[in-house]
Amino acid sequence: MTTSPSFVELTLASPANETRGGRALQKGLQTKQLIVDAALALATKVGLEGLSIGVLADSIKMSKSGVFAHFGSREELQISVIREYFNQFANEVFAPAMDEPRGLPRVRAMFHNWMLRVAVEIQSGCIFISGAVEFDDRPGPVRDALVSSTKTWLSAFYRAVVQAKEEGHLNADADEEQIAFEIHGLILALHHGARFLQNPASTTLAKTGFENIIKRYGNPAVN
Amino acid sequence: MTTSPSFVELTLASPANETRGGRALQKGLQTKQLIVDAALALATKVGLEGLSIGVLADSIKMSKSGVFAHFGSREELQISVIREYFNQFANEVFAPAMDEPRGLPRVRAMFHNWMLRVAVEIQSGCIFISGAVEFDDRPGPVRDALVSSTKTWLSAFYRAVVQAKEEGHLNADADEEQIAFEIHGLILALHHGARFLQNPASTTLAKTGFENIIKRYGNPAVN
DNA sequence: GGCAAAATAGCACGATCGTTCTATTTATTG
DNA sequence: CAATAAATAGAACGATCGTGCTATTTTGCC
Repeated sequence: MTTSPSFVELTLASPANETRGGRALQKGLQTKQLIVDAALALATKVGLEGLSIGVLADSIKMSKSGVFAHFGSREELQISVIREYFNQFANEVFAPAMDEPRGLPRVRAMFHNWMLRVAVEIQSGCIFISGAVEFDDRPGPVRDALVSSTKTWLSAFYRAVVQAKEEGHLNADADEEQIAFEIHGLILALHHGARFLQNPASTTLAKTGFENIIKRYGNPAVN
Repeated sequence: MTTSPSFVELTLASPANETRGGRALQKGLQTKQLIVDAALALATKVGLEGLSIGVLADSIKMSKSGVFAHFGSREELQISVIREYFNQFANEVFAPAMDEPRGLPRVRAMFHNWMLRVAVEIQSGCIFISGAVEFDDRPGPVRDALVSSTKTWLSAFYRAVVQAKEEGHLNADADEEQIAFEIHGLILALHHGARFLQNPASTTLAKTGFENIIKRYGNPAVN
């Protein structure tokens, strides 16, 4: 597991957006945000590869070239979508979990929020998961952005597991990398089961899988 | 877990190909097989959605319309590719495992072959996995073919787990559906880790994950 | 070897794609 | 309010897509 900068640090690591120096939002930046939001919504349905500038422009009643001008290339649009999703992920999965105490409670919260984000809030896939499959054989900046985002989050989760062991919530023989890998597998199986196979039992299966892992490695006195 | 016909029964359930009544192969059927092979190779790289008739035709030095005539539509080509992959999967993952004795040995063989198919034989993704992501939001006959193939295999694997419990290789409290779900998660995490993150430890992590599950549910006397 | 049928090629179609260029509208500033 | 810059629209480009139609070639059979 490679080390990487803090998850929160990266959260706003995109080129200065939103406000600049407290000055009011410029029109262009507002509509750019609006475009990215619509693009993300579209990408969760048709994938990053299926994302088309024409369809996107229609969906927000803009001209194709008007949309295009904000990014300069389709790749840059795709990367902007990845950044946006990353930020949402950080805000909705990572950040709330940081309010929980270090150790097992925080790991639990992360897993719980992760599940919600990936499958329960039905009708919107995870572009980290779909993107991983679309770009596992296509080198380039889009793949790089996806890999970097994914690794950042997986590292954050991994660190939470390490802390759980440090806090004595997991036994000394617990292999943190192994635990993170198995839990990631549960998330992927949930995504597959809920979205593709449409098996309503998937959520329960994933939760039970998580508890099984905790039971196996957990300190009974704490768990 | 829904019941479904035997995995082997379905293996050759496509419209009569190969030979007909022992007569020699017709030219058309040979080249059709050649096309499907090339299409599968292409689809494992660019996905079922990325599969283009023009590129496919070039890759085998045929005309676009010559290729097209064998299928009548792109969807039919995609479905043929799924059928071909299903057959290969049956021959290389399922069939060899059936030579192992019922119970845990067969489950082990299935998992082992599954791992090989999905990630170890590098440079060729699993179109069941990539297709699941591409088509989880696109209803239609291609999605149906993918779901049906996937469910058939997952059911076959599930049955092998049930048999392992029947044979006393797994404890009475073992939940077969839960076990199948968790092992499927390991395969998905392996695919993700090996192909997307390019983490060389993925194979070991998946194997260890499998052993962890067997240890938890396994009858120590047999395992 | 000639004949019917199957297989393949060639060409054109409408549609959509990302992108470029230029004109026009809107926003921001002095 | 005028001047300047930013934002957006419009039209057109070459490329590629799936598909249909019509010739031409190849195959299988008597």
